[in-house]
Amino acid sequence: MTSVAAPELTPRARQTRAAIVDAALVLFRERGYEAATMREIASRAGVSTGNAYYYFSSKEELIQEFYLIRHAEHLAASRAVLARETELGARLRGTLRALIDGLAPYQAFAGTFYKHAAEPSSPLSPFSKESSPARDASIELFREVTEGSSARMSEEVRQRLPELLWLFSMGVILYWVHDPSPGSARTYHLIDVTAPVVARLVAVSRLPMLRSTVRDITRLIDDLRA
Amino acid sequence: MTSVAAPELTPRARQTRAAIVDAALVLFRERGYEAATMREIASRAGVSTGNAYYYFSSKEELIQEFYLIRHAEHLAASRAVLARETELGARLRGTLRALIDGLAPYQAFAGTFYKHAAEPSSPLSPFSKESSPARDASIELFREVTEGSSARMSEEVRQRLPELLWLFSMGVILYWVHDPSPGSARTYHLIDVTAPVVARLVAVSRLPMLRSTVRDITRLIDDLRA
DNA sequence: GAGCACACTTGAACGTGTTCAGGAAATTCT
DNA sequence: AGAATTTCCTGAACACGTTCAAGTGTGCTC
Repeated sequence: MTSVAAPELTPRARQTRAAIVDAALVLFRERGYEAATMREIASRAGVSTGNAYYYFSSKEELIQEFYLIRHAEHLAASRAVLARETELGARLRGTLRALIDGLAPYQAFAGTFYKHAAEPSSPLSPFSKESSPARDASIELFREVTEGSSARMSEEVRQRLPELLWLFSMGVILYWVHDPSPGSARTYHLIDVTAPVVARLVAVSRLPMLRSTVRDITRLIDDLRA
Repeated sequence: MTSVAAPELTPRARQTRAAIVDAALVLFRERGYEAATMREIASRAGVSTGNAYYYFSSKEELIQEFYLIRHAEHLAASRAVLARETELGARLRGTLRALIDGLAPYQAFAGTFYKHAAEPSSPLSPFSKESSPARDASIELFREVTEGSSARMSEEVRQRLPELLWLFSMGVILYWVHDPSPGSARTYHLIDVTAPVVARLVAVSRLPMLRSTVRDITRLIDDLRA
């Protein structure tokens, strides 16, 4: 578990930064977000409390780091499925299952993480136009899910699908956060049921009969995002 | 602006409680949630800091009170539309517009409020089965939206519709929270566009052709809620 | 290599939400 | 009415996230 992005920093500083991130993630996992204090994170990283704030302007910013690392691991975990499957439904299903697989150790307190996504100020907000590295990277993965598939779709659908799939994945996470079933069985079931439906919808969107409907919907989406 | 529910308390205590709630809501509106400190809330209410915690076990619990009062005012504001309109789409549209109307003074920091709804521990959580007075009361309003309408629907739809409409209203609020357009124009547009669509879907759900589809969907919903 | 600029680091201090041992006031009991 | 009990109230104290004035080190310039 190491830091992902670390621009223009002296080697020593980079190492310090990484130590803080590592300590934070370990403590997050061990104790949860709230119970992991900045004092202990800094202490475990072998630096002063104030120093942690030199690298991260707030405790919440450490969550961004969590997202980035989670994404890197999610990406790696998705490789196998994306290399194997060509059918859109299977690719989506595999990617989402990998997402939940990786989040498992954090379920107890993932709510504390992902509730921030609902805030307008958060760069993870589904509606804000401002981008965050974590969000963009995640959408990029769903672009690969889309592009690498054998599914045929119109250009207007192809353009919007990755972001829609990402939005859908956020919904899955929201559901998972609240899922008390053992092993998150219900969430996996939700994925298994809905992934093929999404693929079917995409396939159906090519029907000439639905041309105007699809246009209406895409217009609505663009409208709401504008 | 007065407190709503206040069970088995001595008159004096009830008054104290109400004073705290009033002070809290005023400060929330004036400064936002974070900037309104418990010390100042208590001070304005004319009680000690600690005393506020006798009535509310946390600052977050004051938000519940906010929900209740907002609901009472929303209910009152919806009366007119619900008395006038019989068509489901119009009833839903009017109710949702009233909801956003009433929230207007709080938009600046409503995100801080409603992000809690995404947490599993929150009683407002859309997925948890545990009920909160605020949530139940709100669903009850959407039951009135449903029952008082001229729309015909199957029993299985009628039973589930109020909660679905409530869930939809939460989605509208989520959108509104992120809506930067002047006067929340975009949110109102969303309401105007989607309300008739919902009504149409309900109407269409009676078609024999869609019987099995509707059953599939209701089964999925029940499944996910179980 | 002396001085300098700047990146990095420190820990005490601030204001916050929350707790708690204890005190005051009301209510009930005898 | 007086005692006992419960309800209500207090303010100091705690741990937390965060800030900041002041330090330390590192590399660069001349």
